[in-house]
Amino acid sequence: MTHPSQTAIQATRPQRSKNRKQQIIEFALELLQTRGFENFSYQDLSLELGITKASIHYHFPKKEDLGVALCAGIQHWHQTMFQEIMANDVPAIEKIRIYINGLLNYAMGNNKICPLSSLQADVTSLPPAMLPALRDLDNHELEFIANVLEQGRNNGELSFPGEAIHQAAIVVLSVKGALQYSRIHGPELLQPTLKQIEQLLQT
Amino acid sequence: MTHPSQTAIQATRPQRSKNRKQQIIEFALELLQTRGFENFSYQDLSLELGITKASIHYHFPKKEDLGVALCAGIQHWHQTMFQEIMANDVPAIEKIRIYINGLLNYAMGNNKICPLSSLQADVTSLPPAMLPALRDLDNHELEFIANVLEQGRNNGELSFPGEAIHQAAIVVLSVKGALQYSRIHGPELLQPTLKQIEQLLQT
DNA sequence: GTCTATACACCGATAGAC
DNA sequence: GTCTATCGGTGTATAGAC
Repeated sequence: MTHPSQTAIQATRPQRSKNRKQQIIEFALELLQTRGFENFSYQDLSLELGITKASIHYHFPKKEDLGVALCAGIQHWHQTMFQEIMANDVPAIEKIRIYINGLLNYAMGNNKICPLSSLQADVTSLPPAMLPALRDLDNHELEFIANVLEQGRNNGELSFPGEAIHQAAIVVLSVKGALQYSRIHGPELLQPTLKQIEQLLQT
Repeated sequence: MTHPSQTAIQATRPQRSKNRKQQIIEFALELLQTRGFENFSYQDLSLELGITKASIHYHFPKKEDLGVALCAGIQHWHQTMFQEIMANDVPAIEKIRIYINGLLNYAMGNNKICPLSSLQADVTSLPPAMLPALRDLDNHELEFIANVLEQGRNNGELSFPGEAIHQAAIVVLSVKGALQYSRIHGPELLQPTLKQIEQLLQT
């Protein structure tokens, strides 16, 4: 006699080990945003997740392997955010707001900044294997925002001087900079500065 | 019989040890800008300067002491730059250009960024004794630029919406962000983005 | 997949001679 | 002021048992 119910229970039981890799990535992403890639260790991860350093080395033999996986995790976040922006048929300024809020939500917990800002700051110490992924992430983000701005200006919804890619750089860099700034100086300047960025697109 | 000439020679001889402290600060500032405070060591300094780690500990017993001295060095740079700006009776947009060029010159050597951006990125790992100095430096810089912008708008030389302090945040954070970005992606986007920032002040 | 145990390099920091 | 020598702690990484 077989016991199909057991099989079902097995299948729906929380499979802790199967998602270990993802658990590691998620907590490492948080540490990347709060402390930077060179300032967290396998020990930090092992203490949080309740397994030993050696176990983490099983999933990511070298820290550079973890670093590349973190870049892939950031890419996944980007994809989700960009798809959400393109899915909604809203004015261009609203698309920019969704982008800004997506960034804010991703760094909402205390003392977090944009993961790409964090990687950029440490770039001279990073394992070289991470650099191509980092470059691609930066490029894609900037070009996506530039496209939104350019289409908005063509629609007559937005107004700004110069080329869209340079205006996109100002938007992206200002938002991330304001996030990093608010970690030290508190949130007072954050919201009004973000509003100011929006205003510059409508003058 | 005395030997006054010897005394004179002694006084004009290059006093290597007397300036050691300053030598350390200057090279440490470079390492701060290229690698970040937590990613350079007393060993890095000792190899460059040709003295041992212990000797550096004589000048700066703890690394936090060196960190505080680095903040003072940054303040000195700020003072010089801000005085140069105020000394010249030039249009407000020209004062902004002097600020931007001052920042660029200070980070001209390869792979350097603004030292304050570097400290901000590492803020959760820094010795707490450095934080007040870091906050003051950030505040003073932002308020100085806000003053330049506000006076320029009152003069009719500049035109921008909203409050000067929020526009100043966009200017300062964009410039530093563009500097950090160009370290990874090359200089192509740097100059046109800086021009774009200037254009936004004259619309 | 997770563990214990360990290797080796580097870190900040101190003691004491010169 | 600079040195040699050393300490305790932590970093990444690996070997091998279970």
